Amino acid sequence: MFALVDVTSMYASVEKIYNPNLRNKPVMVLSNNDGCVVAACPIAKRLGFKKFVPYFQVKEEAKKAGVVVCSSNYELYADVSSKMFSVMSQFCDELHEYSIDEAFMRFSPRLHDSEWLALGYEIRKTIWREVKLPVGVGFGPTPTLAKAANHAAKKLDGFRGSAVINTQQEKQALLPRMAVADVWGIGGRLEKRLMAMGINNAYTLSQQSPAKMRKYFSIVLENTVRELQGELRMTWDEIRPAKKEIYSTRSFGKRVTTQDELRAALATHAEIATKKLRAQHSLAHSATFFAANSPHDDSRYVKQSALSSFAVPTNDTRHIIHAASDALNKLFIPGVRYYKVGVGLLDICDEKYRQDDLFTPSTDNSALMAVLDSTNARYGRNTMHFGARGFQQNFAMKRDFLTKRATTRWEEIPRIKC
DNA sequence: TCTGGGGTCCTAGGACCC
DNA sequence: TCTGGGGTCCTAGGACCC
Repeated sequence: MFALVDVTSMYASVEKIYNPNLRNKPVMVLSNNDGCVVAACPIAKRLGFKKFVPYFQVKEEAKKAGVVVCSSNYELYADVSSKMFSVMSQFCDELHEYSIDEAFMRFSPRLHDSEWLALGYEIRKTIWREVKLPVGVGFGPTPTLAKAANHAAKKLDGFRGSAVINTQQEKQALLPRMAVADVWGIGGRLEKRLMAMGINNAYTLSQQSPAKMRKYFSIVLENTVRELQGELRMTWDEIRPAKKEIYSTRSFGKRVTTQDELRAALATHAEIATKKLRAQHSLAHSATFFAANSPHDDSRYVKQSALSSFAVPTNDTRHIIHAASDALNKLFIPGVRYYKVGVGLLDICDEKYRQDDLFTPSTDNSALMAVLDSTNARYGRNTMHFGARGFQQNFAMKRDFLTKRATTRWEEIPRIKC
């Protein structure tokens, strides 16, 4: 049996943990640079505020409605998230963290559906007691059904946070009440095409012939249909396979116009992406670097990119930073007001295929990179970093409504007056 | 003052090669 | 009258997720 646990409006809920004054107020959290709304608590949602809308478009409305607006406080969310995952792992055989606010659990015992349901309430209660986060729990014999049950647990009347979709009766009772776009893997475009074929809820989708879905759409949709029918298509390892591409990109807090700033930003992204690459024990054969101005600015949209290939695949940050430096000449155009840059590591393979170049001295720097990673893990992110990144970052993201980093900064730990 | 997220996978089609 | 293929690499952009 699988379960999917996720947090109700995670970012907004975390803000309410450390600022009790917010608990009965509508709260919204913004993305990087205070660009878009990325979380709205249930109270804000009821007032009509939605996710992924540019903030400046709803700014006035939010002010009028008394919505409290916060910038993203990632340090805090990541810390609370890891606490929650450690609580969750006590309940299951295996846990796969799927994103900052949700995880799949795998169970080997065979229980009755009523017992699963009760376990769901137990998990909810425990997470509330230990971390003060509201979660929904959904159980199913496949990850796609667990995800659907989670949707039912949170959205359908009468469930209050826990649901099971296992038997035929449960499928018949719950799937017809779920829109086809709410199925995991069905986005806006597929929804349109499916609706045109008369497939307008999760149950009708589950009744389709897998072969037909493969013929008209793709193997991805075929697997979704089979999983809705209860056939396991995604092995446990496939829920989170090694990534084939790793990107680090960010928009600047303000426009950037100098080559030095661009270089420093690229080096920063090279560090972040390469660290992720090492964390999944992989090497990259090539890397892409890009820089662009804003498509929303008046000037012509400019996006430059440069690809570097490595004779020997690497996860050495220095190799990526060197390549970034070479790419800079192609990326930088004087006069362009850069809005966004990024680094992508491509053509990724497992590090067990590491092979030295026959004609140059050993390129295995894994010991050096291990020291870098373990130092930063022990003494904090960025304790040790590359000079190419510069020592003064003028392009830090805009976070005008940042709350206190209550669990990760000594000077911002909450004080209780007696 | 000015404002529009970040990440991954997949594929069509252009450019280039012989 | 009818006539030029097949392969690889790269990029841009679509689609999906949170």
